[in-house]
Amino acid sequence: MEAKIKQPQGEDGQGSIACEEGRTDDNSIVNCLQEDDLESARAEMGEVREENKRLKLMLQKIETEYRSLQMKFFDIIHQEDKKQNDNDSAPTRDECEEPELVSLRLGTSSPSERKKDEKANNSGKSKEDQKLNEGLGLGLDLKIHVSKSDPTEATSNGSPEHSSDETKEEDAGETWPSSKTLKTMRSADENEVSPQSQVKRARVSVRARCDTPTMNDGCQWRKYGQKIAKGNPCPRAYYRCTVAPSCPVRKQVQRFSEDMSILITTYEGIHNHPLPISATALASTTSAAASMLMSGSSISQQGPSLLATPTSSTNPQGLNFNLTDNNILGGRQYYSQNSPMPPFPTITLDLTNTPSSSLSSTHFNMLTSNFSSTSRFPSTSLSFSSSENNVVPTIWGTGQVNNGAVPYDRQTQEPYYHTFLEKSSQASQQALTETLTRAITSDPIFQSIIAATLSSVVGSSSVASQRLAQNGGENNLSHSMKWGENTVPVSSYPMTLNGKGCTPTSLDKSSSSSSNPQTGNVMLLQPPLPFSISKSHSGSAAHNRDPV
DNA sequence: CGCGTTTGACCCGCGC
DNA sequence: GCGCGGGTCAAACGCG
Repeated sequence: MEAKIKQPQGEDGQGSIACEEGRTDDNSIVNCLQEDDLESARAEMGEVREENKRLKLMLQKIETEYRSLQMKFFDIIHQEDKKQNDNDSAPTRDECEEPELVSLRLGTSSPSERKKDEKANNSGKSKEDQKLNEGLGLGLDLKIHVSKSDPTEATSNGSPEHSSDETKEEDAGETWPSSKTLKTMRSADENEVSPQSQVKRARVSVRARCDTPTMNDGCQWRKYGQKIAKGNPCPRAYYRCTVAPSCPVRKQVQRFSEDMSILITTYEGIHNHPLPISATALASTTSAAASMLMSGSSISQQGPSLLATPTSSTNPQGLNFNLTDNNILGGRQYYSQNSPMPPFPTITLDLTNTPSSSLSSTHFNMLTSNFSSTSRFPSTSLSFSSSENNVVPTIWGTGQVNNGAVPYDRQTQEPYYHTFLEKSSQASQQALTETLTRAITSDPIFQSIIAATLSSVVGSSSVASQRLAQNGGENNLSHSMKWGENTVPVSSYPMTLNGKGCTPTSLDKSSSSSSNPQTGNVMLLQPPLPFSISKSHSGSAAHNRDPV
């Protein structure tokens, strides 16, 4: 029994310990201390409840706003659709609303759940809780919806004003599928993955300090190749997801040639199987990033077309802001030194605390790439940087050994994971929540990016950007929520940057691939909670980013 | 013996 | 058409 009482001491260790000692010495002290404890616990619970309420309210607001935006968006789509398919037998609106595109969802994975959500959109309030639960507990599911209609319609709808050249390029590599790629996507669904798959070709590159051969992202990978890439002495390793035999997801792992402690992991494809909890964080993040990229790239290259925005409109829980590729900061992609530009649309999540990014300390640093004119594809870079190691935002990694070399055992991993979560996520989540909220609220650039994106998505730029402009620079979290209120649910962004990342320890392992199982410096801390917009930490969130 | 890694060969796309 | 480079395959190998 005592042991059980002792257990929570990780959280409020002092009280528990005190009671522990008191129990053996003096009963009155025990009572006193226990009452103290009880009271503080109650107070804490009260706080948590209040915060819960607030969050629910926020979520509610966000959703209503989202729905209205969605309606707007559909209207726009409908209008465009009418114009474009005036003479042809136009696809029905349903077909437009459920395009064969990428659906980014938080929490739900089964179609039935999806339907539930759709129903919930129209009705009730109970969904709030449902979504809360789902959103908090699960990862994001990236699904491809292939409409029954002729896929070529969607394609032709999407880029009506394009020259043939551009269209070719878009079809070949851009986000939205051509008829050809759709076919392959279909077959990929049924059998194997086609390399032509658009979704597969969208890539999410993650850059983080890590001294292990690969980042521990919770998935099970099997190495299938290694190559020396030009311009980088470090070999690039190719991994395939082996959680499911037919899973199309692959990743490339390579060390950054300029800083060997930085590991660059590029994910490609979408898991076609339920993910281990420990993998959902990264999966959802990369999916979200890919989705962002897709939406953004479509916007940038095609203009706000039909194809540009399904991701941001059809999924109530998805990641709902897109990035335009127009450079705001002109960040330079790390890989550009090795190859002119990535041949695929790539989004980069920079989780390193590189000197350049340390300029902004715990600043949610958003970079976009320099692709514009030279690349067929946009590459977007998100940089989550911090100069404080303990705040290095990380989305992956369980502490346990679990790379491709180690068989994954879900049943044994999850308890470990949860235990680990309990212990570490709360503290780190707080810090990172602060970091992110601070970053968002204090970074006008980021806000302007979102504003620009929103405006391109919704088409009513003025409102969104104005609102953002109004809120820009304010550190009040409730203000930051207004973005979502007015435009998109930022809170649904699944990037959880909680916890410790790869410790930037010295790189004592060879950069070449090693058969050693990784020791797991990257810690996966929790499933992809949506952007935590916790108000209770607003005090520290008031810190502006440190200039150093 | 099974599973995962290694590594040279091969394929394919792209640029010249 | 040719060469280059990225990506993948698959036999060989190593490890538990």
